[in-house]
Amino acid sequence: MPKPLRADARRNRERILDVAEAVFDAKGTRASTEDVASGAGVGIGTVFRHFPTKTDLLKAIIGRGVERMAAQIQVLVDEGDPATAFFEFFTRMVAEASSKKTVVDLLGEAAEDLRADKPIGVWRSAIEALLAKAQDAGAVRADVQPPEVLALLLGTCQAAVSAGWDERLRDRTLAIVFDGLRARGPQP
Amino acid sequence: MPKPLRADARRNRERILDVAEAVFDAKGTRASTEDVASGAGVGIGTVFRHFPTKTDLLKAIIGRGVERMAAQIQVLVDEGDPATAFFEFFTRMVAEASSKKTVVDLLGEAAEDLRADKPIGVWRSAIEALLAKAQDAGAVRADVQPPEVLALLLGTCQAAVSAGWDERLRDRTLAIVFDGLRARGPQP
Amino acid sequence: MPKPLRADARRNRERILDVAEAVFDAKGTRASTEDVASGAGVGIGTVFRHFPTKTDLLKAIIGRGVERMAAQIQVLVDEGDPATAFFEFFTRMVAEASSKKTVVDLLGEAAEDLRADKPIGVWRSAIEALLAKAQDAGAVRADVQPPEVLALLLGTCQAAVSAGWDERLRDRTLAIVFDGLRARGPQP
Amino acid sequence: MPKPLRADARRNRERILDVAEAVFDAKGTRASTEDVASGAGVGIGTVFRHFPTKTDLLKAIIGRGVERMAAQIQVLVDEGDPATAFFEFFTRMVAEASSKKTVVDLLGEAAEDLRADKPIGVWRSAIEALLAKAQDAGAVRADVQPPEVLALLLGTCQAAVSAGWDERLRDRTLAIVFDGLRARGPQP
DNA sequence: TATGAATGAGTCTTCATTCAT
DNA sequence: CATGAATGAAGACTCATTCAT
Repeated sequence: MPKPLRADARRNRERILDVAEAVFDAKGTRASTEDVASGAGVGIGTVFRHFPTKTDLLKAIIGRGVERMAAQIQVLVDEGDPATAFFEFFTRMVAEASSKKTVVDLLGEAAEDLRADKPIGVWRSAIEALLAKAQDAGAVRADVQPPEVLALLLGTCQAAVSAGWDERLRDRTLAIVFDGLRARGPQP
Repeated sequence: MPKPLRADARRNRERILDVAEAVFDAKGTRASTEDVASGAGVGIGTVFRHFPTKTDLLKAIIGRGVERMAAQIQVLVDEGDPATAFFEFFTRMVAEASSKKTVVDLLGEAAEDLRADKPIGVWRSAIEALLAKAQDAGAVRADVQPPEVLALLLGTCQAAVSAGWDERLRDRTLAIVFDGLRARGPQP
Repeated sequence: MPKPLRADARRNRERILDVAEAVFDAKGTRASTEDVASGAGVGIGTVFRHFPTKTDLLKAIIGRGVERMAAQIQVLVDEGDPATAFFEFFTRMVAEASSKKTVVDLLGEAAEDLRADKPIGVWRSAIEALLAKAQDAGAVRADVQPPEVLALLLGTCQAAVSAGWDERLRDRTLAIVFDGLRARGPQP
Repeated sequence: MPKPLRADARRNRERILDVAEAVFDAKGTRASTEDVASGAGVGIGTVFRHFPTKTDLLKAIIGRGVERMAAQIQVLVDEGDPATAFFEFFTRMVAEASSKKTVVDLLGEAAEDLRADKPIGVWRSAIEALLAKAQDAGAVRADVQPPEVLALLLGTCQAAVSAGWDERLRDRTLAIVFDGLRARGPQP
């Protein structure tokens, strides 16, 4: 088990992570590690002590985001109204993404190793659960499968990031996707 | 008006553009200009003579793609079946994008100046025309507006690039989006 | 006079020295001080408390080796067979060196200050004694002087380290050197 | 075949090589590439254009030395007096090495890849030829084999470098080694 | 005293861009 | 016009050393 960090070190680690997330979301992952360091008010050596590689730093950021989101998802899975939880999750996800270039950047990267643990992969089972519930409740048509849901989620998140959507546009776009997903009578 | 280039110069320009497109699509925009030059069999100086900046080169690539696509769109606008042309265009677009990292990369970039002339902007009017026709034909519901169509287009293109879709997944995903867009009887 | 260390401190000092010697012999003096610290199971601060400078650490290692060897030499001087003690010493020295990159590294260093107290200097008198005895016994010819003996010793040690000699090669090489040193009838 | 460099580039390449050799011989291979660049009056980028890696630069230096020496060896092999050519070569080698830390450094390095093409390996056949001739001429005893000759050569070179021999000491040391190598009547 | 987190100068390396040939 | 050598500003990463805990 990783030995617990000293209090000051953990504080620094968090600060670095916070700043790094902000910096990368704002400038993209090409932002320099020095930017992160100075933004966090620490020497560059400190950043590299905590994250021996820029990739490690990125992974840590992703990891945090994943966990943050995973917690929310779990609540929705456990307590949400089956008919709406899925859509709420989807919406929240896209809203979250709107301000994060990191997401798009990471997906465009050559950094295959980063993609190894695709965040979405981690959520897969939770998302599948949400989807199943929604389908059972008749809120999503039955023939929709997880892969296309993930694809749509990814696509809308990325679009949200790169287009800098305003809220109204986001809602109208999601409305269309949601209509497509919703169960329906026979197509005319 | 730009002075007409000597024949060999124009040939060079085209070759550079071809190679650059291939290189950037394959390796992302971080690929070096030298890679492009050597791939094109010219000196790096030649690349910079034609495109004084890497950004200029990127812009030119985008521009070519835009024009290429615009021509196809126009054909669809002029001759296509109103009810299907719009969907065909959308599908073709996403299929095209699948192999191009350039697209995602450019959208993840800090290069705001590159975004200035968003390719999609150029197509806007053509797309609007396709959309309007489809709506007139009752193939797309009337309350859908161009911005969300562009958003969906962008999103699915990006997702296609970064997820490396296979054809089946692409079709299933688009099917959902198209269903969302399609005109329909009153929602229950 | 240096104040006597606390028992635990002295233990630490020894452990650090042991580990440092092993580490530097294995990886060369470029190995990091942190490597030494973690290998010794102490914090890096502890290493620097005992040896304020990496150079100090290196000096201490050399010093220990010198003393270790000096003791052996003294035994040979006092009790060895005059005719063979010298050769035995020489052989043992080279055998010892075989596994130690530290030796070669230190000699290649820019660290002039390290060279100040050349270990060999410390042994000089003992070596001179061994040599003199061997010469008196007629086992080494009379016109050989200490400096060239030291030079040969250094050279064979270094070669042994960098070439990774096997035992047979070492013996054959030393045989030649020893023949060169041995007393002989008039040269033809 | 590597396309011939432009005149100015070749000049630069040579200058860089000269300076690098001087710098590394003086300060050891730990000297920075920037030192080399500024010493050569070029930008650091120029050094890396010619030698994409510090290791490449080192290899090139070694290579030059090897060739330089190889030429001399060949002359000795072809035209030298069999009885003395071998000893002359040995002496010259050691004299050459005296001022070069690079040699010792490279041998003490962790840079296994550098060792791959050990210069001495390249000379092996020439040295074997010299040795064989000397043995045929009765100047070196018959049971001496190439490996120990190379070992002695390496050792004396390294010792010469790190000890900063004066000429007298070098000669006395070599005299002993040569005596050891020389053919002789039966040992008393 | 021991610890290990923080520091930051220094190293190698890449690449867009300029300019002499 | 074409060429490719030169440039130097970054950027990622290392490590001896200091200092707060």
